[in-house]
Amino acid sequence: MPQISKREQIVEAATHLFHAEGFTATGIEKIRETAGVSKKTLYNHFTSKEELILAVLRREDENVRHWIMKNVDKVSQNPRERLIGLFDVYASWIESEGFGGCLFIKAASEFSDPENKCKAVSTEAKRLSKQMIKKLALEANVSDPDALTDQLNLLIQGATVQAQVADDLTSIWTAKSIGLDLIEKSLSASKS
Amino acid sequence: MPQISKREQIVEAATHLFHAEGFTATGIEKIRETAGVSKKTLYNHFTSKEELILAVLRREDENVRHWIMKNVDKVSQNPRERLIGLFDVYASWIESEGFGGCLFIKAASEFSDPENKCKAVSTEAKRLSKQMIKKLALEANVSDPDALTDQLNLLIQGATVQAQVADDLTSIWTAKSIGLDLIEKSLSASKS
DNA sequence: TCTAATGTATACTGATCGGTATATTTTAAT
DNA sequence: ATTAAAATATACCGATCAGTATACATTAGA
Repeated sequence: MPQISKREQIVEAATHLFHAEGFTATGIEKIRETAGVSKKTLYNHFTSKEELILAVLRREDENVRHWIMKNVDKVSQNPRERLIGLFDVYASWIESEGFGGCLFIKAASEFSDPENKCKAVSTEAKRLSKQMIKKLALEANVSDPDALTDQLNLLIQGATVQAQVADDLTSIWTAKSIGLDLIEKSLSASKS
Repeated sequence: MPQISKREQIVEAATHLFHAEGFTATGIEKIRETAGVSKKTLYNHFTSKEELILAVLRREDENVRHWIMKNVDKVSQNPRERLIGLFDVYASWIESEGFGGCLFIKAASEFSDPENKCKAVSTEAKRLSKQMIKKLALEANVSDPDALTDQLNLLIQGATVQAQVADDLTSIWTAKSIGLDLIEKSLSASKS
């Protein structure tokens, strides 16, 4: 048994290529070559290119959320500080060397048909990452968790797309600044 | 002289197809067919597919900014109301029937190489639309136009990507609500 | 009316696309 | 050691890719 399974090699290679060159523009042959795997092996693990894309997106979803929460855990055990710390975690993602943007924004951009499965998985990934924010908001016992979640999520998505499209890596700090105010307001209102 | 130039027909057809199916996935032949034009005519006007994409993005940039400002003009002549009205104009865009998302986010997603011209044009388009916000902020005589511009732009970009990826058309109202507070704060601070 | 530009239709290029087929070799559990 | 699964390399499929070439038709200004 190899330390890294063939399947994992393929998904890993595909993830990098999709990030760098796009989903449609990246050919199966290039993925195969990068993964160091034969074409038959690739098609043993994935019945089609779409299935591979879906596997990449699902793994990315889990990886990203796991990475975010792992780093939130590092920040603090205090619920209020964890909620605020979310912005710092996203900042360290955006400012990280290999930052290539959000793969779900990219997928939803390339596959905008609402019936498309890749689009659907990307939309679902965004729903789950928002759910993650809500969990932190609830634990912080804020006055209106749903409204605050909408707000913080909006700020984070805005900062992400700014980094990705406008080459602006500072928006996340603008987002944090606004977020701080909103969190403070929501917390002070819950003390009554 | 035809009412609509051949060139315009091509750009128009390409815009719709790029929106619906992506840049790479849309073939020249399909654009040619949709535009109702011969292949030679297409290559008389554009030396390559990339040139056509650039023409589409540049026209989209001008069209979108023109459309936004035209509608801001309709809202009011009062600088404060115009700044606030910006959110309503974006809301009517996002909520419009044929809303297909932001073409620059899509282009930057598909062409993420920083050296890519399509990516560069998309980044520039985002810079110009932000500049549009700054102009409105300056005319409203806010206390810190640069900071407020960063904030309002972040909110609008966040709402756009939420609509596009998360199928959430309500984020723009969350954005407006936050924006209202920020505008009020910035205006009251400038009265001193 | 002549001319030159611009259009059309169609066929073609070599390359690449996603996916399949075949035949051979490696791997790992019985 | 045997066997079956899973890997490899390679050739192939029809379709489509971006872009070019050729030959003919339309158009509009001098």
